[in-house]
Amino acid sequence: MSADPLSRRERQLLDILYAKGEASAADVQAALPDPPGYSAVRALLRILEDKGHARHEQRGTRYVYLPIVPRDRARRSALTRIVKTFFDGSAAQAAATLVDSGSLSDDELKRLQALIERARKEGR
Amino acid sequence: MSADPLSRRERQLLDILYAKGEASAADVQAALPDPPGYSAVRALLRILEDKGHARHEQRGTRYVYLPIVPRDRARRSALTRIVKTFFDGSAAQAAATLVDSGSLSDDELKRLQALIERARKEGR
DNA sequence: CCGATAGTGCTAAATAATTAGCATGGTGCT
DNA sequence: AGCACCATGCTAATTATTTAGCACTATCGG
Repeated sequence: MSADPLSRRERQLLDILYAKGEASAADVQAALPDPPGYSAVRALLRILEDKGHARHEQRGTRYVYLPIVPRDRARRSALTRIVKTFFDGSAAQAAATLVDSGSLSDDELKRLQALIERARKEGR
Repeated sequence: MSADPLSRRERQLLDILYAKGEASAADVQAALPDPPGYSAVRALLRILEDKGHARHEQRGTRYVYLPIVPRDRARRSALTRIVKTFFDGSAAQAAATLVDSGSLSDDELKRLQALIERARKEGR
């Protein structure tokens, strides 16, 4: 399925949909760095629909757009891509970089430890 | 500096440079999914240079292209982007997803534990 | 030394993306 | 009902990307 290459703007818009979960055309426009006109945004959204990356629901009088590929799956494939291009395919390296980023609270670190513990047990 | 938006192909080429470390025009072409003509590739590479994302070294008779932003930095900003758009800004979540991906060996998990241990100590 | 090969720069054509504008239809308020 | 508002669909123009082609230079082997 969809191995189609998104244009720059399309990617940008889709990312906003993922970041927000769902968004109206106006929301998307507001979230864009130097935002184009309103109808430009709408046109792009329609293209995303055509390509099968988004869909819309009628919410009252307006449309609200949502990604089609579930966030969870999109997450994984985004990570996979990064791991491949920047970490020679080593997920471990990537994880280490995240831990090293210093943005994790002690609590989060603790929970991560527990998770690893579990992974190690299952893994054997 | 460079907050310029790369086009689809440009991103693609730059990613290849990051994945390979360095590459000649021919290498890049070979690594591309449905590769365009050779001179198209060269033109793109020249554009990447203009925009300040790549540079070249003369290696014998041919050019070899390299990314300008060091891989380490590119890594982090790539991760940051993913974390923001797919994980609500939570690096911990992202790390957890990596660990859960099941692609880490026991050895890698062990080392990750040690790293977290250290992070926790420093963090206080 | 000379031809063949493999690289480069540049320019211009073709294709794709991005944008704005206009026409239309529904909703709600007075 | 009639008006103002806000949304949409579509189309066409502008602008950017992507591509191929040609002219030129250096290198290598016979």
